[in-house]
Amino acid sequence: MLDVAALAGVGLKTVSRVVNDEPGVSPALEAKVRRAIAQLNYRRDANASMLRRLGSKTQTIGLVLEDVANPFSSALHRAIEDTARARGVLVFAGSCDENPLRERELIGSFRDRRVDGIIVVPASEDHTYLYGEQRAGTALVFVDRPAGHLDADTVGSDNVGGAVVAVGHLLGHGHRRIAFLGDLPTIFTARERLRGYKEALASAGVAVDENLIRTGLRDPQLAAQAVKELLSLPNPPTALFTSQNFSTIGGIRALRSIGLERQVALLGFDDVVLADVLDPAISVIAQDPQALGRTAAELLFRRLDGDGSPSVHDVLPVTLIARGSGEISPNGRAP
Amino acid sequence: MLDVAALAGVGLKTVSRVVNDEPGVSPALEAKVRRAIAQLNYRRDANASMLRRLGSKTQTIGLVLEDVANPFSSALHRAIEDTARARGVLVFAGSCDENPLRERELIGSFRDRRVDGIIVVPASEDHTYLYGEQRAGTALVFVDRPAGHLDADTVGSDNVGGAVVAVGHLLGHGHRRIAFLGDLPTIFTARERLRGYKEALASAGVAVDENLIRTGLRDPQLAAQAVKELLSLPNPPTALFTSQNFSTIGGIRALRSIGLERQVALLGFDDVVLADVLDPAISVIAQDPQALGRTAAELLFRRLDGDGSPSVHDVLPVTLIARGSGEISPNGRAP
DNA sequence: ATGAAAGCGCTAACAT
DNA sequence: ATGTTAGCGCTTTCAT
Repeated sequence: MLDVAALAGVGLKTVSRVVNDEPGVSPALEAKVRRAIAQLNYRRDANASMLRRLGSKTQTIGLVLEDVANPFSSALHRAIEDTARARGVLVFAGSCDENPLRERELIGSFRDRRVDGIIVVPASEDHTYLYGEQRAGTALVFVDRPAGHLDADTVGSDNVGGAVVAVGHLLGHGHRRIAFLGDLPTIFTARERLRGYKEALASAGVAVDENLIRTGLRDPQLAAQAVKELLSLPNPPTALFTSQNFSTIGGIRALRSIGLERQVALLGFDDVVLADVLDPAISVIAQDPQALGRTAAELLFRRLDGDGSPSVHDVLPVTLIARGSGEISPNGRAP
Repeated sequence: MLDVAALAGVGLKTVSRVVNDEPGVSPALEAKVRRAIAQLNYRRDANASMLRRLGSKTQTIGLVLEDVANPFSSALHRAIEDTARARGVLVFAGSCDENPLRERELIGSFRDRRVDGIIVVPASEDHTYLYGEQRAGTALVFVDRPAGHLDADTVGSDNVGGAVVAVGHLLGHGHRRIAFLGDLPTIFTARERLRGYKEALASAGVAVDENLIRTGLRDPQLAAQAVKELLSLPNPPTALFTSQNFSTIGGIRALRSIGLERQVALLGFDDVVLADVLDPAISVIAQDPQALGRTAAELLFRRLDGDGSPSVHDVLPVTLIARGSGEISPNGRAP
């Protein structure tokens, strides 16, 4: 900036005024300064700028995802990016792979860079370590799962409701032996969906058979294996509620490999690419990751704009998409 | 940091030394300082730190993708994140949706934040605007597509080779009327794959029929429509080479909706989730986005470590995965 | 081994 | 309308 001032033959502050679109610069000088800026290919150092401009923002936010490469996370990421971009805010993103330690490390790095706010899909259960951060003015929004022991804004899907609808749908098609396939019980959404599953069975007067509940299925291979085991039980399930993406994919693979995809009903939580072209096409409870991300980002920015109202806990609805696989009846026939 | 010094009853520089693990601090003082740091929950401001430490790095890199939410981009992103994380480097990511203007804006924002390096999946054709940046010491790596009019490191897949293999495979199964479905011709990879398609036909002595070439298929709907049109030609193709993800998905949908998925061969460029469970399963030329990302990031960091050797242009191999759809013969029978 | 003073690139506050 | 000075949080340089 000093170079620009020298080349333009003006004072440092004049350059600063031009760069920041502050009033009080004559057109003549402004033109000179702009010419010098162009000639030197100058760009103001955002970090230095924000240093003196205390109490001001770095115009960056941090985003902690399970994995930037998984479709749910990346859809969330994109929606957040778009909302942030509209405000000239850049996004740091990181994956923590359900590792609480990594969550803390990431948030620590974000803090070192003085991000204005942080959006987290949390891996840990206890967020008291963020209390100071929050008090210091960093906006904090939790997505997909709630904060642990911390009063903070949260946006999530209606996991229990979605599971109730899913299982209710299968019950409505006559199923009584419905298996639950799910992720690690340490994950909030996995627990909630299991809760919905049990609630739906209970309200239909169907006893829960623990043999039909399989959790901890972190990848499609494990899920496929679990499905195969379930189907070789003496009294196998007639329907599968695959409560997460990997379970759904594993379930599909397993059913096809045994050739039972038309005999056993399958209903998944979360939509999957190409689910519509499979035969039978896959019925799902669809979340809306775009809406989750947008809502979370809007909430974050509202806080950054000074909204100090009590914390919000948004629950976004999910939708049942019936495509065929969830409408197979217990005798193995499509409706 | 001043607060920490005050609380610990030491000089500012002593705190700085402790924070930076510099030698020359007595264990007694160091303990005091560490206690004060813990008590105040202090974290050094990385931006301020890098300000004085001139010529030093911000430990951040920028990443310009087509869309953080598309599977190819996000796989790339993850591989880059992992490589960066191992070095304590944080990643800014942004989507430019094939918009050259947005590419420039993003890179401009990165520059404002003084990122150490930038990895780009370029949307524009002319990167001379980055010349100054590059000379100023910002490492620059292009992925998936080359730089335009700029001497810079590049990592990409073997697009021509992959297309030659794909079309050769279809020719080998007896096809002579092979359609090409592709993305916008403004996109480098789309052009390269078309070039491979034509080369393969030429070397087999098959004349190119321009009626069988459809480009500009930005989404599955457009691709599906194109396939339907192709199949209602008086002399329709017996095989489809869908040279990009969206084209493949659209092609699959179109074939199923007409009920021709067992009569018309389909071979896609880029793998798709669930391609293996479809019936017939989808044959593809698979790229390795993880390897692309890792290679690009390693190249970037090698440059940041001072490697000044001539620019590198890596071409990574692709693999044909035969699953069924690409092995249907012209008379519409599986082999 | 420790710290005071200067300065990184910039903006706030205060001149002129 | 323009420039000067101080200072943001930190590291460097140079004393002690």
